[in-house]
Amino acid sequence: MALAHAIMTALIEDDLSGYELARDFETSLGFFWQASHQQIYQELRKLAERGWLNKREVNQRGKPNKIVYGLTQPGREALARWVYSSTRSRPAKDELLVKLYNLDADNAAHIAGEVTARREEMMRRLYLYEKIRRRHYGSPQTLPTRRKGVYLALVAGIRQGEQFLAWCDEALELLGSIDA
Amino acid sequence: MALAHAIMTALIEDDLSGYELARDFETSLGFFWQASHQQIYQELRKLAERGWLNKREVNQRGKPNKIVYGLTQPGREALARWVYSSTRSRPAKDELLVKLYNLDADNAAHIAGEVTARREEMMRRLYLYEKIRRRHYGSPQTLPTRRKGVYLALVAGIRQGEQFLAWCDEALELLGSIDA
DNA sequence: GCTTGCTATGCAAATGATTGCATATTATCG
DNA sequence: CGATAATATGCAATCATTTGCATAGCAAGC
Repeated sequence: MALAHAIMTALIEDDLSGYELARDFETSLGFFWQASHQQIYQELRKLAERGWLNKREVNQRGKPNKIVYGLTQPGREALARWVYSSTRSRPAKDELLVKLYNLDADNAAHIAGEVTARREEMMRRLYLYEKIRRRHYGSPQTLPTRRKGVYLALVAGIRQGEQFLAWCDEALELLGSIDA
Repeated sequence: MALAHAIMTALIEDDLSGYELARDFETSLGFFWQASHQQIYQELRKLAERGWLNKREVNQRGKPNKIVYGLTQPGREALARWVYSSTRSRPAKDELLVKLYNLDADNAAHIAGEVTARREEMMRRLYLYEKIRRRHYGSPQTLPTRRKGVYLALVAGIRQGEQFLAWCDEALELLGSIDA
């Protein structure tokens, strides 16, 4: 039930609608836990039924109405308990690495192309991360406690991304040396 | 259908039984694509029905008989085609990073404990990786093409692991500075 | 007025993955 | 002989996730 807790985590400081949550899950928290809007809407309904979230409809001008969800006290308590539960880490499943096991002279160029594409995607992501870090997490020591945690997650993403770029370069070099 | 292709990939050089595959998936290829034995047995049956794998029962001494699967020619062709298909990267879902968003003075010690546990787990994994690298991938330039790909996947695992260790240290330092 | 695009929510079906069983063979140790 | 552990395969139920579709409000531009 980790998606439920990821959603509740996203609602710690702000009440959000399903649409807004889905957008946030494309950045920010979504870097560590991705979910589609279908999943999110469904989970929101379940969480509201369980009493962990409350919902209210908000009329908007120039846009369709939205349903905004917020953490209830039982929700906050459940979330706090969850932090102490045992974590199972679901490691990344990466088709690209599996494809590398199938490397041969024919497909080397194609695989190099995929590595290049992933490298560029990661560059864009890192750019975003760095922007957030500079803007909000300049001096981590002085942050309030919870923000220190968010900072650490962000740093994990940045470090991982930088490492990935370096790996891409190494991979492209070796792949480039394969005769077609 | 990536599990299917991961399994076929594992069968490129050797014919294996479901049990052996499940064991290999705990190391090696399994670092980039995990699967339980239930999933593997089911997928093997489907792949055999589709004609991408053949199966034969092997009598053993001192052990129960096993069913060994091997790639058929159509299977090899399907696998080769798959390499050219578009890759969707399913990024890691990490509960620990979500938990960090919930950091407070009360749970900081618990979270630090989880980081420490993960650090030790990664140390063990890296030890394994390095052993494999030293034994089989000492001079990557001279490897046959396919092994170069496997080497790159291994290096990705090693680099990622080393980065994770560094992050754990940074995290533990910051977490340690939080007053309970 | 029509199309396009963003905002906003949702259902239904299929696939993928986990969890909890169930069973059987053989070796080893006490 | 009985217990334990490793080998070996599988079913059934549930949960998680993806895919494809459906609908609708409102704005902006043509």
